[in-house]
Amino acid sequence: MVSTIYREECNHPGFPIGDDDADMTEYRHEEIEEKWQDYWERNETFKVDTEDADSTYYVLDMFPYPSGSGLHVGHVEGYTATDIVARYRRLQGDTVLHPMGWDAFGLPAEQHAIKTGQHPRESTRDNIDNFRSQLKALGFSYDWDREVNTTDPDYYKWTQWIFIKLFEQDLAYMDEVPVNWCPALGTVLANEEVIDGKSERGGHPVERKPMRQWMLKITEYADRLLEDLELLDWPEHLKEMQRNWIGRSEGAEVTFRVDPETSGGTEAELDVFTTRPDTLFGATFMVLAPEHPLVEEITDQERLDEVQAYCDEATNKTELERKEEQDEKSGVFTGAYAVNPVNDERIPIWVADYVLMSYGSGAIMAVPAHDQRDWEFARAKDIEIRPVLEGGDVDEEAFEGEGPHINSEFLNGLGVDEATSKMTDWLEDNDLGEASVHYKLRDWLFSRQRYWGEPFPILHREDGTITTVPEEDLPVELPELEDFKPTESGDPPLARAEDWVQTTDPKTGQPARRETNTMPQWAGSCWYYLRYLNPNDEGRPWDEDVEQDWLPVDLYVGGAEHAVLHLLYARFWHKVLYDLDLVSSKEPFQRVVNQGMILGPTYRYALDDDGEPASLVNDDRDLEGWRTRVVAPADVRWDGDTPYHPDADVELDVEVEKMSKSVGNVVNPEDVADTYGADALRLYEMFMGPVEQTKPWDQQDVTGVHRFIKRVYRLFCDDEADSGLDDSVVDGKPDDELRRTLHKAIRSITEDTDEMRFNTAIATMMEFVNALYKRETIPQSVAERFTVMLSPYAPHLAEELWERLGRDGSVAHAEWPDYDEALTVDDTVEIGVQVMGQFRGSIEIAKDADQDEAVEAARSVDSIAKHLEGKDVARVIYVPEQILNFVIEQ
RNA sequence: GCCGGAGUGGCGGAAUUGGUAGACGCGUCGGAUUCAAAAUCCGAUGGCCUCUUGGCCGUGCGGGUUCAAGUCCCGCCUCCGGUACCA
Repeated sequence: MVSTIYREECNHPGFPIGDDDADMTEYRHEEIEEKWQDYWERNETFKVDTEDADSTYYVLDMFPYPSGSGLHVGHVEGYTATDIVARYRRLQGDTVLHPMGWDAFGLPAEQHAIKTGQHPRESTRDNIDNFRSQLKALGFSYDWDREVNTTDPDYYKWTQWIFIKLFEQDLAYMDEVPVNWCPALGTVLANEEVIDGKSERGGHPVERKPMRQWMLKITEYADRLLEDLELLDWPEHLKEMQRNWIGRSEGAEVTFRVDPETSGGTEAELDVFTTRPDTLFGATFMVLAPEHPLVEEITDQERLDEVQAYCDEATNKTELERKEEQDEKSGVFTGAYAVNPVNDERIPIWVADYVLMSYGSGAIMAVPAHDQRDWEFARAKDIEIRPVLEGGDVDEEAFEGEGPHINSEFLNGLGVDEATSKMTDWLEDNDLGEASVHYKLRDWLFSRQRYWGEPFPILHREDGTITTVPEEDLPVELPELEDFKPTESGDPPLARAEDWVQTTDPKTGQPARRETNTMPQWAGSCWYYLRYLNPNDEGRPWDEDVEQDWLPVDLYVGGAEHAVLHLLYARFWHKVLYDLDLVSSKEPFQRVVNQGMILGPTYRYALDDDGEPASLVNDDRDLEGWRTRVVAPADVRWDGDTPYHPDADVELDVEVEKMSKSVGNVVNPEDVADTYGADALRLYEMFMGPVEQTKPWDQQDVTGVHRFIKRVYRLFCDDEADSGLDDSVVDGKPDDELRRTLHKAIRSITEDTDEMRFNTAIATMMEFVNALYKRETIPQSVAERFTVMLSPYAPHLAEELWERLGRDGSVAHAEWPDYDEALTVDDTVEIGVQVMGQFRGSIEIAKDADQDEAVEAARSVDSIAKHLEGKDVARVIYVPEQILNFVIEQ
C-alpha cells in the first residue's frame, strides 16, 4: 500500500520533524473510505422506518439494469446527485427514503445464457453482487435493507398481481396485431424499442409481422396522462416529449359516401379524421392506406391487379424502406369516387402508403392546397390543387398558414378558427360528421417471446377462454430450462417447458395451457418505487398508509433515455392503481431531473489501402473507403498537446462523444475511485458542471477536486497529534471577518444545494477553504459547520473530520448549519463607476451611502475624475450597492 | 422539416431582478521547498497595444432598445438532443 511506504519514509532519520509539521499528514482514501463504509454498515446509519415518519422525503434513482460491464460514470453522476440531496435532507431534519434495487430482467442475460449455457438467474445474481459492491464502495447512503430485485419471485409475484388488476379492468387484451418482429433477437419489440427500423438493442433489422399479442390499453388514459403533466415539476422538455408522444390532435371526423356507380355497386362510407375541417371545400381526392379493409371492395375490376400489387408491396416494405422512399410519393387510383358531403362533388379515391393504417381511420381527405403531403402527391399524380384560403402560392407549395377562406361558400371570409368551428357545427347539424380527438399514442404491446421476463399469470383453457391464475397461487414462477432459444416452430422459449405449460384451471378443473409469452422489461420498473415502501412484506405489495405518507416521490433522477417509455408506462400503471384506490396519489413522480450524458474523448486513425496506420488529421491522401480504428485513451502517446498512435508516427483525430465500449472511450468509475478515492469521484462528477447538462470527462480535472480533498484534510488534521487534529483548530469564537465569510458560505452552499447546483456549491467550499488557509487558527465551531456542509458531497472525509473534531456519532445525523442574513453583508461595498456606460474605476463606499457620497468618492479617484474633467454631467445613475454611472451632456 | 436546449479564455464552467464578464477548477508560466523528483505552498494568467501611467477590443454573427446588454427585442449561423408522411 502506498501509504505504508510513505510512512516509513517519514520515519526515516534525518527527515525534518517539527511540531507544526503538516508534511506528515496525508489523506489516505483507501483506509478512511473503507473505515466509514464499515461503520455505516455496522451501525445501520441509513436505515429508515417508513411507518414512523412525519417529515418525509423520498429520493429515488432510476434503478439500473445490472449489466455485466458494471457501473458506468453516468450511473455515478445521477446517484451522487440524489445521494447529496438525501444526505442534505437528513441534515435538514427530514426522514429520508433513499433506496436502490435492480431492474434485472432483460435481454442481455438471456443472450448470455444462449451463448454460454449459464442460467440467467446466475449471471444476474453475479452482476447484481458486483453492482452492489461497486455502489457500496462509493459511499451512497442507501437503506440496503430495502433492495428490490424485479427477477425475485417475491417481487414479480406482485407484478403479476398488478397485471391481474389490469386484466380485470379490461385494460389488458389479446389481439392479432402487426408487430415489430426481430428475427435476430427472436422476439417482438414495442414501437419504442425500434429506432430507424432497427432494434434499439443491438441494431438488428426489424420486420412487420401479424402476431397474437398481449396489449395494454394505455390509450384509455391518454387524456389524463396528458392533462396531469400540469401537476408535475418536470423539466419542460421532458413534458413536451411526453405530449408529443401522446400526440393529441383536435379536429373532426367526416363521413364520405362512396359513389356506388364507380365502385362496382359497393355501398360504402369512408370516415376520415381531419384537423382542418375548414378546408373541406378544398378536398380534391381521398387516400386510403394500403391495409385499409375497403380497398379491395371498392377498387374497380380492371385496376384490381395493379392496386393489389401496390398494396402487397407496401405491406411487405419495412419501416426503413418506406422511410427511404419518403421523398417520392407513390400511390395508385382505385377507380372509385367519393362524394364530398359539403358540395356533393365527386373526388377520386387513391391508395397510397403515405397514409398509415395505424393512425386515425386509415383514410384521409386530401387537401393539396393546404397540406404539404397532399400537395406533393397531387403534384406527382397531376390532381387538381384548389386553394380555399387566401395567401401563399399553391404553385410553389402548400399554404399551411392562416388567412380568410375563399371558394368555400358559407365559410368565405372567415379565419381558420371560426371556419373550423362553423364547419364542425355544420357537419354535426347535417349528421355528416362530428368534432373528434385523436391520439398518436398506441396501445402498449406488452408481450415478448423471451424466457427472462415475468410469466403472465394467465391460463388458456381448453375451451379457448382465458382466465387468470388465482391470487393465492402467485407467483407463477419461471420454469427451469436448459435451452433458452425460441422453439423451431417459433414459439417462445417457455413453450419448451411442456410440464409447466400443461396445467389445470383451478377454478373450473378444465385442462389449461399457461401463457408462454413473458412481460417486457418495463413491467417490473412500472411500480418498484412502491415496493420500496415495504419491500419485505409478503402479504401485500405495499402498505396503503405508508404510501399516503411517502408518495409521490419527491425527487426522481435518471437518464433522459427514459423520458417517454418508462416514465409514461409507470404513470399509466399508477393511474390505474389510483382508480382502484390502491394508491392515493395521482402521479408517481412529483419532480424528475435528467442527468446529462457524460462524454469521453475518442482517438481515431485510419488504415490505408496497405493496412498501414494513417492520420485522419493531416494525411494528404484521399481517405475515402479507409477503415477507421480507435486507440484507447490510456495507450495514446502524447507529444505536448498532440495525441499520437502508440507505435506509428500518426497524429490521432480527437472527438468527444458518447461513451461506448465500441469506441473504447469508457471511463470505469471503479478505476477512478481506486486511484483518487470515492469522494474525489463524487466531487468531480458534481464539479464538472450542472447535473442536467451534457459534459465531457477530463481525467486531468479529477486532480483538482482530489487536491481539494487533500487540502481539507491537511487543514484540519495532523496524523502525528494524539487527537489527530491540527493545532490550528482552536476553541473560541471566530472574529468578525471570519464569521462573515462563514455565514456567506453557509448561505451560498445552502441555496446551491437546495437547487441542486452542486458545481457552484463545491466552488464555494473551495473558496472557503482557501480563505481558511490564509488564517493562523480555525475555531472549532467553524470547522464543525464546514464539515457538516461537506458531508453530503464527500461523506467519508467528513466523517473522519467529524470524529477528529471530537464529535460522537455519524455526521450524517448532525444538523445543517444556519446562517444569519445580517451577518452575510459587508459594511462597505465596492461598486463600479461608469462614465457614459464605460467602466472607469471603482470605489469603496458604505453600503448605505447616498448618491452624493458616492459621487464625491468617485470624483476623488483620478482615473474617474479625468473622464469628467470639463464635462457637464447631465445625469447621475446610482444604484446602491451596484453601480454609479455619469451621463455627460453631449 | 418540426419541437426542445446550448454557443462565454487554451479547457470544464461562474455571473440575483439588465449593473465591475471570466468565480471555482484544470492547464500554462514564474517563485519557494527538495540532493533530485513527486507532493506541497505562494504568485501571475481573456486578447492586442504601451517603458510606465494607461488605452483599445472582447460572451456565435448582424441589427436594435437602454445611462448600462452575456442577460431584453428582431433577423441569421452553428452544434447537441428528441421526433418524423400522425391527416
